Amino acid sequence: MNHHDKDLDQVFFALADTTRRGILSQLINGKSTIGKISQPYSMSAPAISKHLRILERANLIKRSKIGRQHHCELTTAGLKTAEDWLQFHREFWKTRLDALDALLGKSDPKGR
Amino acid sequence: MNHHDKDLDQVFFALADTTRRGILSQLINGKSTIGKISQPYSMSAPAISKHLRILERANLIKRSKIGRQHHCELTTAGLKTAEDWLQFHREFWKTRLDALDALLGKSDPKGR
DNA sequence: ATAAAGCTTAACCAATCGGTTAAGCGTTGT
DNA sequence: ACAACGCTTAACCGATTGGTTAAGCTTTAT
Repeated sequence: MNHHDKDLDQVFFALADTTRRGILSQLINGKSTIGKISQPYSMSAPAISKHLRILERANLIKRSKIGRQHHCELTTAGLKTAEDWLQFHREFWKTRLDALDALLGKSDPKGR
Repeated sequence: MNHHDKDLDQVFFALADTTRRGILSQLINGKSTIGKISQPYSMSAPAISKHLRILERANLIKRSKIGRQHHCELTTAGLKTAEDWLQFHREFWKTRLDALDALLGKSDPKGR
């Protein structure tokens, strides 16, 4: 398993949880404190803290401290890793499906 | 947690494993028997069978039987689910980052 | 100086994961 | 008829997950 595989494992793993995806959705609106982030969830602070660590490990967010408040904001690296894998695969995949359609004589292979 | 969340959980979970991603990569070359699929892996047949069930549950592949051979092929639904989520989020995200760049007076907000 | 706020770390728990071996089941070859 | 093939299901195992509570640590407020 090479370096890239581990990155992909961590990113997809991080995204495979509703709470973590919810946190990312929140952060689209900009940097936020951890207190605010946890507000919608009926979950203890340590639980949120763990989710954030997983998102951080996957390079989906980064954290910073101002006074006693900890802040989180989005990072592009993680999402790019995931998107690259998906797009690469879906492109090849689609090509094959188009070829199959052509072979079967379908009328509009592009119009799927 | 709504229906869509469960779908996303299952797709991202399925993709968060090197073996399972490897299987998908193989299947880009077209439909294949399960025997052939397991060949590159030093893993028992039941282990592969489990991975395939997880990929199936996520609508990433579908299985069929011809005689005593079981075949697998790719499906578009699962990958589309994942890509839609990612693209939606990266779009919003990028917009915000561009806005931030503009605010900071960077020269080429599109050229990232 | 002390208390409270805002979070993290540590220790623990049940449930799930990724693998195993053993057994089963339909299909094919002899 | 029966053995081998191709794969799945069942039962089991240690490790990891997602949550908990209790304790700790730094910063702010009184």
